[in-house]
Amino acid sequence: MMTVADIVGRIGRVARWEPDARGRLAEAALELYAERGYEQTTVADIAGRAGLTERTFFRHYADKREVLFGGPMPELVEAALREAPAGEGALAVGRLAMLAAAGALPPERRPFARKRQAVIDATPALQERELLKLDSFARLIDRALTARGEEPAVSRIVAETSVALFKVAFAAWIDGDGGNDLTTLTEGAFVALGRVSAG
Amino acid sequence: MMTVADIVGRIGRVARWEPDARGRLAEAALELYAERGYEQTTVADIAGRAGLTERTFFRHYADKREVLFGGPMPELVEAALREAPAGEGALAVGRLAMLAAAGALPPERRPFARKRQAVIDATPALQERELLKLDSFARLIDRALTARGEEPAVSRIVAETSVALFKVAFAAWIDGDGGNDLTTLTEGAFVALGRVSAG
DNA sequence: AGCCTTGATGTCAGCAACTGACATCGCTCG
DNA sequence: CGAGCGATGTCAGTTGCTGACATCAAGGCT
Repeated sequence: MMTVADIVGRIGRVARWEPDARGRLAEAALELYAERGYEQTTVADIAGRAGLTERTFFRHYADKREVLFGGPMPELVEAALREAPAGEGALAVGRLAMLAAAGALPPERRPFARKRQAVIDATPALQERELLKLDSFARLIDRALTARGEEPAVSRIVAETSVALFKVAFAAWIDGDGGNDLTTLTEGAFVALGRVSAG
Repeated sequence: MMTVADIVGRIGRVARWEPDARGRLAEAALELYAERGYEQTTVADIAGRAGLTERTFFRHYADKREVLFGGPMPELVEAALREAPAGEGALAVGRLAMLAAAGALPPERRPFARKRQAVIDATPALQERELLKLDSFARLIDRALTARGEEPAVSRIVAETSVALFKVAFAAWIDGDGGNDLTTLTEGAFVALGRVSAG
């Protein structure tokens, strides 16, 4: 195969490999998972469509699930927690963290997110991974709040609750008509918590 | 091998197989996971310690993780949701469901639960499965609340929040000194939510 | 210019999780 | 007493995933 040279050749600068192997793998994986289902897709299939080998897939992603979870959300959450103003209360900090997460998914990413979510919703193995990622946000929030001097009990409740609300907002964003962006829905979930826990 | 006949022989009634293969597998698995770690344990190891073969393991449990999650909690949650009094508010129903879950773990099971949790906490693959099980509770609550006529938005928030609070209570039960039972801690988490979301 | 290190990739062998197909054989029921 | 059932065993095969080693263009060093 000389596809690399073929394609890049006419541009002038010859790169040794086609660029963005990671991205190509992620794209190929989502397509294949959507076309034939996660279990009916083999890692070799994905690598093949991306013009790579199975071994290379595992150099970029730890396993067959991880390829759908490569986004920048964790970094955004960490940054928000790092930069949260000192005066804020615990729940407000959790809210800021989740709003930062929501920032990773602007309206234009909704088509992609919906396709991806359809695959995840059809695949328990992928749901597990998604839940673990979300849970890791709770751990980040918990750690940050404890570091801020919050009581451990408050820390944990706020951390878990914040993520729970983000999950609700995200589901509403995916299921809705696109009229509200994820940030707005996330704020709404935090507001609604007050009503629910009061009523 | 004639161990079955050997052991059971002296009792009189000869059963064809040693009883409770499922339970033996679960026990063997927890022991081995605790001794050498989840990844260092092979399914053949587990089956061997239980006096069975690998193939039989997979007839009792769908995969290597599931063997730690065979408890009756889902049934208890379903029953609680089925029998929740008609007058109760949404959050109260979620609370009842989680209290039912707590009922599966009386104080005398705490040593077992702690050992099991230590294994889970050391193993991301098992954390994923645990989170999926908990998430399934949220889905049960959501469905029950919607069937009761709650608004979908309220339903989802209450479902996710209830499970979030149970997670907090469970962690406190495992980490604490055993002075409070899980039911009490679960009630406490629901009470604390009011304080946190107000303050 | 010529060499050398580097880094992304390829190749290959191997283990372990899981599955389908078929065999075994006490027990139970008619 | 024979037939069928059901839990288990045996075996072969696919696939996820890993370690060890090879390749080879790019970029820096002399």
